[in-house]
Amino acid sequence: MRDGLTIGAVARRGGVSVETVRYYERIGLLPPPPRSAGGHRLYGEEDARRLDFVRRGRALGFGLEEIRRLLRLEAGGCGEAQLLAREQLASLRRKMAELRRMERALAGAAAGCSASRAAGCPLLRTLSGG
Amino acid sequence: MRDGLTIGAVARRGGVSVETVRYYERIGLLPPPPRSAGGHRLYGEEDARRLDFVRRGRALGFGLEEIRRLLRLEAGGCGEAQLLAREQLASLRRKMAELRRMERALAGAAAGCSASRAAGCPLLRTLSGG
DNA sequence: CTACGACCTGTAGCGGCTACAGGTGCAAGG
DNA sequence: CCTTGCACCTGTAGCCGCTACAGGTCGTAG
Repeated sequence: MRDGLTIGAVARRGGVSVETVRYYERIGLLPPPPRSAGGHRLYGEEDARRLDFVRRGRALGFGLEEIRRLLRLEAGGCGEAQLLAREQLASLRRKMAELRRMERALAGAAAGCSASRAAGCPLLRTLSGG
Repeated sequence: MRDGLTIGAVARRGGVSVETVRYYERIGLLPPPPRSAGGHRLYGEEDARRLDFVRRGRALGFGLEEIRRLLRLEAGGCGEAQLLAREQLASLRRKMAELRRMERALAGAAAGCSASRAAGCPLLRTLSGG
């Protein structure tokens, strides 16, 4: 392509799939790029940066709506960004606590399970409310 | 109702919503119960126990397909149950590690954020690849 | 000029529910 | 007996963040 990145190139650079890039465009997270004569999308450096921003936000566990808000704050707006970050930290910690609870409960329930045991499986007994 | 629990009663006892009970029936996780003359579902004790089994499995983080397998193993089958438990423990730990990674990264990125700061927000800088 | 891959649009599916809309059953109070 | 009002019924669509097609078109290297 004369100038601009194809969707494949920008997706590879952003570490996401081509379908994901199109999806982000569909939901308005990435702006619709100009097209080649034949209708292929042509991205610029700014788009690649924006996609990177999204990917980084995802890696921090932000939802796409929150990333949309963060993108709007990109110039200044640290106060609101900080608020979003605090909420996101709290959400991550809630999820972690829930997983830890599950892990402890499951480890406890499965303790004493063995392949040779035919009946009275501790895990199945727990699930049955025993 | 003469004999049997209404869907509302069985849902309350199982700690899930009425819609969830109907959903479980639709996907074949709960058997279709007999109906009253007017078409209302009438559940027995066995159904309530089965619903409890499912809820307990969900509380341990199992997916509905895995719970379906566990239900089939209910009489004996400790060996396979143990295998499922081990896989589920590993899955919980993977998710926890991912959340921990996000938490550390986010806490680092948001450190130094403050409401008064107008530009150069550490979090936004991180997201922009700074 | 042909072959082949990368691209295009549109739609449906995943898991595990949740939320309607628009209708019917049931039980209790008057 | 009749009304009220809640609980129930079916069916469908939506949530999130993709992913996976089908069936076609474009771009480029040989």
